[in-house]
Amino acid sequence: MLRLSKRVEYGLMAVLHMDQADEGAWTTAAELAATYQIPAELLGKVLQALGRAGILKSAHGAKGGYQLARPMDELVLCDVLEAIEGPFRLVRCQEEPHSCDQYEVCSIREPVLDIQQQLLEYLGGFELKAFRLKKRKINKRQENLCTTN
Amino acid sequence: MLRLSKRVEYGLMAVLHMDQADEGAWTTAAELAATYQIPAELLGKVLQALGRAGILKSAHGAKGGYQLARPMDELVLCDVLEAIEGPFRLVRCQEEPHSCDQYEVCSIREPVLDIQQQLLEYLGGFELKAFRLKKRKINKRQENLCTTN
DNA sequence: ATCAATCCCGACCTTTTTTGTCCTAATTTC
DNA sequence: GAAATTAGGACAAAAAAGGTCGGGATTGAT
Repeated sequence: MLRLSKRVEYGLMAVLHMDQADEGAWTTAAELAATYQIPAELLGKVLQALGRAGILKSAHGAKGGYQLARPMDELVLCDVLEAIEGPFRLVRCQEEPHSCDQYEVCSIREPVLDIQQQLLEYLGGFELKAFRLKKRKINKRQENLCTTN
Repeated sequence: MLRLSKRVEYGLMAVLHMDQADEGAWTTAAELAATYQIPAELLGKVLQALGRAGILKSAHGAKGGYQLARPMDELVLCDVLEAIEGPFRLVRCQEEPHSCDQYEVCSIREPVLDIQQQLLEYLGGFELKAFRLKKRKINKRQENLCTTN
């Protein structure tokens, strides 16, 4: 269905939240869960995945929590996506050929892989800093209106 | 998981097959199912969906079957995708706001919708005729090699 | 040293989605 | 009328996603 998973949504909210937190502050999973009404254990796993991927730093113990390992400006949608769901694949046959009953007779594998490749590059263009800017978006709309007129 | 569904894969194979069939010939679901080892009833539904979307024409009865309603050159990936799965949506909250527990506190809705919009336009650029051309793809690879060197 | 807050992570359950099957029409050709 | 075919509803099975639970490890505070 080509839909963003809840886990990716949670991850995006978390990253955005930490971007807007005070410099050097630690955000806890519980705090995020409460703020965004996300099941805490599930959010925990998402944050762990982001940690393993090097997007977040984590600190154990009381006064611990998470913070961005790098500024959000250096992140793109795809980073969060792949951190949480693993490598982006439009089809499964790439890694598990025998999981597909049509593998031997498939007529679309190559072109689809081609598309996957292009899409992956395109996804690399969505910068997370765009999630920050509400004002610029309004400007953008006005620009669009102008070009449409 | 952002993966193409089996049904879309089947739809693509079917369209490609009919593109390569003789002009005006009718292809039956059973024939396609046998050729590509696809469960016949399921393929049937996919073809029906493509029919409803105006991508295929169908003919009942013996000697019936399916054929392209328009040349494949005029089709893009997105046409098949949306014919089979309905409108492309990265998130569900657009059509069913109350299906999302985070709706009221969501911090990413607008930017995600923005991305969805861009992605949709980008998907409109994948022409199905690219599925036909194996030779051009080889040339393309060589070009890439040249520019990389 | 203990305790509470916190991250880590595996096991598991539940719900939703996807995939596949079955069966019964309706339509067309012969 | 019989055979081949599309149309489509109902449902079962499998897979994926979403969510819960519980135990362990680490850290800071008392």
